[in-house]
Amino acid sequence: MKQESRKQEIVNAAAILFKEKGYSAVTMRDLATAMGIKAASLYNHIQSKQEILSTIIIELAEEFTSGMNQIVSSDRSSIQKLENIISLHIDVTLRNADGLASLNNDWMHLEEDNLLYFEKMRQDYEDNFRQIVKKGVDMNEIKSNNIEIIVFSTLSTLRTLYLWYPKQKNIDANILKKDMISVLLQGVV
Amino acid sequence: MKQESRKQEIVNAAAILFKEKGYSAVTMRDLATAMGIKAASLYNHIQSKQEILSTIIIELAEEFTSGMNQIVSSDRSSIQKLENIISLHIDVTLRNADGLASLNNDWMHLEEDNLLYFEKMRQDYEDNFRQIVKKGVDMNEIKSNNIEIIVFSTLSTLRTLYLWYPKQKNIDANILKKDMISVLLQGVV
DNA sequence: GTATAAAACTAACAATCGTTAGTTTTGTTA
DNA sequence: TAACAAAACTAACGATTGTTAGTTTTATAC
Repeated sequence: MKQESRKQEIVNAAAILFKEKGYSAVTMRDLATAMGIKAASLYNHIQSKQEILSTIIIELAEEFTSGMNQIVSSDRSSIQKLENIISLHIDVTLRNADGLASLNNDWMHLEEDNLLYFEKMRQDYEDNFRQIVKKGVDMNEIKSNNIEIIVFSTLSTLRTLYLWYPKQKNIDANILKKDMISVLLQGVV
Repeated sequence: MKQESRKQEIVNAAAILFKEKGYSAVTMRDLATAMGIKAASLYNHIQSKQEILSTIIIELAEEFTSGMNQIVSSDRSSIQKLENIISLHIDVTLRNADGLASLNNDWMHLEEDNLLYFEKMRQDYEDNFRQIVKKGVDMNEIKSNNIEIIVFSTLSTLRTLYLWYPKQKNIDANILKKDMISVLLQGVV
């Protein structure tokens, strides 16, 4: 449908602006200017500013949830599962780095049902991640330093990829995955 | 001075609100309500909303800059310098986790001189960090995976500490430092 | 070329924003 | 208790916010 594509253009433009200044600081007039139209014209394609935000965030969150569910239900080793998670984050980041800024920084501006839905997905994601690490420790695949710190540090890095990746030039996804796995799992010393 | 202390109360309350919703989404009336007074009364103690933000951010940025300068000019090994940087981040985070949310997420709402000043401090900080890693690779103290990825992943984790630390209960700073050094430098496998 | 739908426009709304001016209350010191 | 300063208040301002209503332009199909 044509309206779908025009809506997507608006959502994409919004994601870029949200990344630069955050959801609350971007006005509908800012967004309209970026699209080359007037603010009121946006409402031929979207229902509200809030709808733009939830479109950006929920879609990405479901992508992560779906990817994580596949990894969890696979019969790979814990280390391989962690590698798959790293790969998942890189894939999503390459595809939609702008949107990830909103997911990371503006999720709290979601309203009601979408906020609850997002928070549940994020909680489940972290729980799955933690369980994989825990299993890895039990199986002696992972050094049992501090599980919480491993989960936190790995997830912090993966969640910040959206900021770092666009600054790298011509970086190959597969090389990036290898290097990231090496640094995050084998360490630097 | 008494006014100084009342101003600091306002700044501290603002930091908590900024952490929850971001600078742009927090109104002066929100802040006044949190302080138990009316919005106009805030202006007996502060000059503007912007002044609150710059007070929070610039002070923290200068703390990091000062700490980094000391580490750079010390004659320790690269690994020891990295350990000192980890320690610096943990110290600052324990002292002012709320303010770090603004530093990480709302620095772009600084105006003019303060924005330029902040951006320079951040750039210098990253450059110093990168130089330390580079030296470590040259001296064979650090595996030469990908220097940029090492800088990025380590800094990502340290910058996200402000979100993670408050959720941990009764965590000892020194144990945290040891564990963090272990995970970030020795890896998890 | 006329009809229809998509997508832009102008104009304006009620609400809320940061902030100011002027006034009153509170607390301290002589 | 008189004097003074600190810190609160009420009331309001001009600007900006997201959004709506109604209208006009643009593109597509017959």
